[in-house]
Amino acid sequence: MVGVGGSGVWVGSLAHYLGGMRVATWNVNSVKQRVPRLLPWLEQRRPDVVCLQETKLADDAFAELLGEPLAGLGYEFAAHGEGRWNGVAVLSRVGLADVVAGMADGPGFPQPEARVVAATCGGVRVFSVYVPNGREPDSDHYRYKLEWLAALRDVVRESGDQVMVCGDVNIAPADEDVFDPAAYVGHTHVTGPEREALRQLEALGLKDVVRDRWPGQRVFTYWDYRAGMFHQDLGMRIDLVLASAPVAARTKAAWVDRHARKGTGPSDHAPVIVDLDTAPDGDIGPVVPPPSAPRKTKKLPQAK
DNA sequence: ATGCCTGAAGGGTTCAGA
Repeated sequence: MVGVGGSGVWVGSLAHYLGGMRVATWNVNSVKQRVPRLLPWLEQRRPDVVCLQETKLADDAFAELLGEPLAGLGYEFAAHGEGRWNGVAVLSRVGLADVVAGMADGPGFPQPEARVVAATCGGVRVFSVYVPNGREPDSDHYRYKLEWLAALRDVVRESGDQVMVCGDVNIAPADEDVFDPAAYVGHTHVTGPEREALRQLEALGLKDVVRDRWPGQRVFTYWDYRAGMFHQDLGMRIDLVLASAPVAARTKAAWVDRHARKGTGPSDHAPVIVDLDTAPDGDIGPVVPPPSAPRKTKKLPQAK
């Protein structure tokens, strides 16, 4: 479902918007529980596009809960949820076109689940993804995870050259992306087939913009709620922003918003934030005014 | 304890998460 916030004057006209924009992804672990954290965070960080995962809310309930506050902040949204588990969404204030929920040929468990929604925002085809957990290596759910990733790759392959795949991929791309590789031996998120499936997705030409920005650094996006894992920085990097080369080349900043993991009632994941510069001259499409421009034209008093 | 927290559904507990 698609909701319309703000005046909506940019809808459609921003299909080729290539100005600077801030894109974020956040597994909120229940958007209903996270409202007291999400709304202030939107006001503080002011992302132009937000990919949410684990909304755990049906679409009508999402609209009921967030429709008004999001409109007040200038966001349109596309929510794809199922009530109890899973659920993804895209929020945008730089246009929200050609929304597609789910994957037509994607696998289910056994039925299709709400794990991906795509929309074109500011000239970029944005995918908000929540990759299946996998539960145990070689389990049915693990095989479902690998099949789901292959289906995602097939969809992304057909999505043009301005692409971002953002979300909780439930895979630590390399050993440096977990606090203790030895602790994960025999567990999901680090196995060879999972990492290979992720590599196959990236082989379409997608760049892991946070790792590229912070090579060799300790960067995590998820910390277990238990045993003070966050405060000891014992986490994993499983929430990624993957961008096609023309988009990745515009990266001005890429970081994990650890502040959002602190304090009262946080998600167990932190948001990932990526700032894109204006597209270089000569790139596709007309460049229209940035989203910070007034949304409504106010009639000024005319001198007589 | 091997799920140490957190959330959802639904019911007085169980499943899921990574």
